Amino acid sequence: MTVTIYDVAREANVSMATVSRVVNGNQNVKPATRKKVLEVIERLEYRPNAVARGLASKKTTTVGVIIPDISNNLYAELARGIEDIATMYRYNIILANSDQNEGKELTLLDTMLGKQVDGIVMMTDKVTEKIQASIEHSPVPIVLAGSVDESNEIASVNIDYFKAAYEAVKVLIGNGHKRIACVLGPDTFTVNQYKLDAYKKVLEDEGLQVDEALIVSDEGTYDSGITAYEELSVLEEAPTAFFAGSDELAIGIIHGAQDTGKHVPDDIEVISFENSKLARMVRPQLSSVVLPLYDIGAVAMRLLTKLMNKESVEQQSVILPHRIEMRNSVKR
Amino acid sequence: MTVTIYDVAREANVSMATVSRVVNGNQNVKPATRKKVLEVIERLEYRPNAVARGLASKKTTTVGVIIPDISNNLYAELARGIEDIATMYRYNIILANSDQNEGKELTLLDTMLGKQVDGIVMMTDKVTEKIQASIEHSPVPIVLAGSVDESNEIASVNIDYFKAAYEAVKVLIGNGHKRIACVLGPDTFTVNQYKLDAYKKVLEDEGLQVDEALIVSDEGTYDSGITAYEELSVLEEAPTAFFAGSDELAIGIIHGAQDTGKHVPDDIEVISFENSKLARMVRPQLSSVVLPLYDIGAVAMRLLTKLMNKESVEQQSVILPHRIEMRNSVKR
DNA sequence: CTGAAAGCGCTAACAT
DNA sequence: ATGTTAGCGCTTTCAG
Repeated sequence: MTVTIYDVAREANVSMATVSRVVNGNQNVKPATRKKVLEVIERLEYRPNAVARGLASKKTTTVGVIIPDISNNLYAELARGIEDIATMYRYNIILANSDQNEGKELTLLDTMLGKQVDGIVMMTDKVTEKIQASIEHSPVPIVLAGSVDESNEIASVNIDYFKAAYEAVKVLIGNGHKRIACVLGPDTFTVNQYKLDAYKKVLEDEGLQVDEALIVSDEGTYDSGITAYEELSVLEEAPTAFFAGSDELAIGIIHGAQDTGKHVPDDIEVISFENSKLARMVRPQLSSVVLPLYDIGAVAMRLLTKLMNKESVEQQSVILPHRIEMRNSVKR
Repeated sequence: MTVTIYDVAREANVSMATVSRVVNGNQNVKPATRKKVLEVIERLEYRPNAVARGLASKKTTTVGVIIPDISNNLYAELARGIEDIATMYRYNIILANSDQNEGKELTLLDTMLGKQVDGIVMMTDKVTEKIQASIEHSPVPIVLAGSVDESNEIASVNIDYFKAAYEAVKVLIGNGHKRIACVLGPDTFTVNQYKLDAYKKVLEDEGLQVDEALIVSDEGTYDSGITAYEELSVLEEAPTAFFAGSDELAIGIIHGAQDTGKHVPDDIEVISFENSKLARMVRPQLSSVVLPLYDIGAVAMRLLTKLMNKESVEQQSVILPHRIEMRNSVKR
């Protein structure tokens, strides 16, 4: 029923090998025969079977992408970067959500390897030992995108989270704040650990007291931002500035403040970490560390293509530059 | 190097057929042999090659998903619904972005069919003739998610956009507004056409004048929402209420108003169409038609599984229920 | 309950 | 420049 390479060969009076050659752009084909074959292909609407091709060549031109949750804007942005570069290099993508669950991650790795992907880009908020072991065991290259591998054994693409957070908090300190809150997402995420470390470090470096009461680590959602503000604002010595781990958190904090009549940035200042599309969609607009998600995804995928081609790469773990976009949630 | 079914067979002293049977859960295997085989599989870390399996069985247990842009929250939500149900039925997903470009959509369909996907879920803002033809030509089932097929020939899952929009505008009319603006995304999107038609229809039905000057169709972004407000607000008879085609648009309109000192909903009222996570992340929070994106994706995928199993389906084009979530951008 | 054997549709030597 | 042939790793009759 479906037309195969044999059908084309027969109709064009050539061998299947020749058809294969023209399909694969092999130059060793006389222009005339090529033309003839191409015509038959068109006429028969022949479409090469990628599965058969994959079995024979041991390459599927598809890569796996494992991310926590595609409906989360942050990961979606990353996925888009991955996909664009994948497309550019003619790879397709098998996308799966892990919900940040180690068991699922492990299963997904296995499933994808079973599907013979040529490589994998993975995004995980915590590289556990098992994950690390699985990755190192993998028959195909795997690169981490926006995910910190503390062992530094796995190829990865990130920014310098510690430095970025350090700078962000320093902006607040520079504006004269002494009581700065640190509101982050789950402390199980390695990145949040880095942000927290940086927060503590600047405070120390600048001679400020670290007050654990000003540190909140929760879900990282909009609502938890509001809640964090509410809890922090009733402290005896309430914070006058907030370092938020994400834009949603920052917006929650701002709305929490505004809902009780406070003014941002006059009464309190907020600096965020992400700079998603949302950063401009609040009043005041967010000052935020720019997390180049798209680029991280794109560079990760690019790195993967090199690894899949067995090209030598100078740098297994690449660190992209970052900057802070100043808007109006912080005075200038 | 990689361990195959033969290796397992040899080590377990059975034929490959038997190994195949245990791997596929075929009951015709003596428990003892099954156990033996399983042990060898474990010991050798045998992982079935899905590509070979796909070639032999003509089933890949993977489905294609074509969406305009995964980094757009709306489509991402849909994709998540698709993926969850796909996972539930043990399918993997090949995800690709079309950027709403007909050429890419056509190419993607072809690529995915070449990869022998068992089915496809597609999201497109306009089902062109070529797309329709391609879909009807497809050797595997294809279902549209949140995409209107005006020919009604293709399986699809949607809500009743016309009715939903009609009701939304009616809320505004019910609040006494005579000058209601209609701000939509690209008029090339079929859905937007429906919203516009509904808008005009209610106005007529309620004896109100349709003023083309109050109708804006643009990119559908946050910025275009602001721009739309700015342009509309300087009209001689400026609108007192806005029907926005999306949450971003609605937020843009609200901020446009607030930036010039207007108060929502006292000075102007806004009703939106989407009810994304953003709807609660503005002040005032958005009243909005709830577009059940996740469900649309999930139901579309579920429908696809039935089609792939050649089960009979009562309804090729399913319409999900909708409702309006009332919050504070509209008075009550 | 188990094995033998014939493909699935294509790539990749190897010939010619 | 083109054809022949042997797999790729597995599913699936068909026997027994």
